Amino acid sequence: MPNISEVARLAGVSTATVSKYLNGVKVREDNAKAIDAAVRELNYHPNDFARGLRTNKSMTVGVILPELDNLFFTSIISSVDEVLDAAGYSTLVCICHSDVEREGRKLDFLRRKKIDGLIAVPCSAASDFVRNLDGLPVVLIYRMSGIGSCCCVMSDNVSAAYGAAESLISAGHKKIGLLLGPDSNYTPIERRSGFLAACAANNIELRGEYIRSGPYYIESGYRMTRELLALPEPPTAIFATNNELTIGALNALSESGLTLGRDISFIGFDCELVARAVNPPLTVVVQRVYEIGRAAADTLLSLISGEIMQNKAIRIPTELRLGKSVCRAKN
Amino acid sequence: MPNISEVARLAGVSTATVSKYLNGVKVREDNAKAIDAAVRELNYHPNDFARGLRTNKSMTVGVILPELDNLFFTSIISSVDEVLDAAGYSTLVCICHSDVEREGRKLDFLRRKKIDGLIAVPCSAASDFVRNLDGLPVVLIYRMSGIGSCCCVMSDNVSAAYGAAESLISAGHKKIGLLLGPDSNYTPIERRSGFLAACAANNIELRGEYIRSGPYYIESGYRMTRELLALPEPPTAIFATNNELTIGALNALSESGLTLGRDISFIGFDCELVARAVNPPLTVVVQRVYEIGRAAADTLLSLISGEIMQNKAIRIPTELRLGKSVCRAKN
DNA sequence: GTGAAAGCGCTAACAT
DNA sequence: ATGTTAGCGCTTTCAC
Repeated sequence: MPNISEVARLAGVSTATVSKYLNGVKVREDNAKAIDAAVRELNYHPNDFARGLRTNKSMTVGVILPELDNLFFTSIISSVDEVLDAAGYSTLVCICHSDVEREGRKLDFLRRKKIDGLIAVPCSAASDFVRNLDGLPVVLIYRMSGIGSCCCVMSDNVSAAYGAAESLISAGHKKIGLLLGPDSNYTPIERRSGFLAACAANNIELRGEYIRSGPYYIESGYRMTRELLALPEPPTAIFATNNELTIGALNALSESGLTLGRDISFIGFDCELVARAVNPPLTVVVQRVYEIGRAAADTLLSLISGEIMQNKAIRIPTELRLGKSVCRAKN
Repeated sequence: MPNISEVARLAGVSTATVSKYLNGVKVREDNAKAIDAAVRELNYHPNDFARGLRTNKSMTVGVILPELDNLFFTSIISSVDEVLDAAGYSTLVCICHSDVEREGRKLDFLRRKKIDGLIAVPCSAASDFVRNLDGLPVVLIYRMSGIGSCCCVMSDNVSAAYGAAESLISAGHKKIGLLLGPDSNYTPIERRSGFLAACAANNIELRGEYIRSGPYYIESGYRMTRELLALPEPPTAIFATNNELTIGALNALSESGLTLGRDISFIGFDCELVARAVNPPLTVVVQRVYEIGRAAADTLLSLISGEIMQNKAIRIPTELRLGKSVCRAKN
């Protein structure tokens, strides 16, 4: 690999001139031409190690994600990369497999790589996560419990759940089952509260047994749905508030022999492909995943460029995509 | 950020000793202790720029993928990262949005980052891709058309399609529709040939109109399926050979009012979640995505460590996951 | 086992 | 506008 001196020699100028030219400083026309030619001839690429060692900048942004088996997370990468690439930054993606210890190691790794900023969906308590960051511009997505001074981007969970609940209520449903993620997470809390707010606004008092929480697994959605269906007075509609829970619920509903949109109403969450593939197509709450990623990237760029935007929480609205899985309540 | 000299000073040794100790060379017990203490006290992390500048190694492996909106690709990252992380390597993921020019830029980027190896699902013609690599250890996944001297890992597409076809044939189907990806790609060619081999082995002569190719889009699967169903003598079974085509086919089949596994038989590809979510559950060919990733990572590690394994093409078998979408042919 | 010192390739301060 | 040069933090001879 050629270095800057060889380019300089071939072009008949000093390394300083080459460096400046390559970094956008004006040089004499003939020198510019000579440098261009030399670069091409030698197939020269600046050494990022040397440059980074000198500048302590990397033009690189880190992304830490808990998993990759989920279109929610992967869409974030896609859109974040889109925005950052356009701004000249490259993206360094790390997956921590929902393991706090590995998350820490990945963060170390990224810091050693001198990332200029970080976008993360933390799997550790967000407050712990932020504590280890001293000064690094960061935007958090999705899980904001207990964060003081950090920019976050997330779906507007409250109104997402409110809207879904209201559409069921306006179809006459009063006995609605709610499938939530783990109680310990922030998102389920928000979705529950939006749901309950819609019920309260319509004077519907929900039995506690209709509201179920469990881990974000298909099996858990399956189990909770079976439990709901086995109640003496089962709900006439079910709202699953997450991707896996939706799939699990569908499994249980298929088994039950009930026909969606006729015998029972159902609203899912995310699962766009599944929603389109099943019969009848599902009504689902869809998160604007690409917008979330773009907003996170834009915010990070502002942060990197020195803007101060403390504690800014950006909410991205969701969309209620209508399928045919909701029908009027029978009674 | 503290540097190695500060650690050395605090520990009362030279920078050379610190460096050696941190890189696994034996030092005196008391020095080791002192260095450990100093590292902890200063919260020292080696500067990867300086280290890389010196060693010209990065302990980093690049991954280039065309997209991220597909569990096939994301599972690759997951499993590759798993293996490499265990070997002390970190993974640098790039997405090129199926854009050849961007693919080239990402490759440049990775080379400047001095990656020690590369795993890629190239979206350019693989032969062009490999040409720009001079010497960098590389493992290609998935698209191997026209590659001479490069390790590849991919599903055993021929027997995957053969098996699916045979299971339809043994259920009595003779009129089978086949949905393929674009003719220009390598994978559809393999899947077609496996399918046709099974037909030939069972003396089934298939009309050309039953075999359709189109881009990897849901809409294309939808359209091709509608075309099949509109034939004067429509097929009694359909085999979709890719994720998107499967979803599209399901859309069209739902619309048609035909019940899967009763009025028409269907086998899909990948789509594990969808397969479980629809009613009846789908019979699908499932790629062992994690094994593909692991095999690629293992192969790359061998390559990096200097083993020569020219032109090695690793085939990972697929699995036919039985659902209830296949029934005996009526006639 | 240890330390002194050179040098990886680049940028930026300074002099011209 | 251009060139000279110091030095970023590390590893690695080489001498002890």
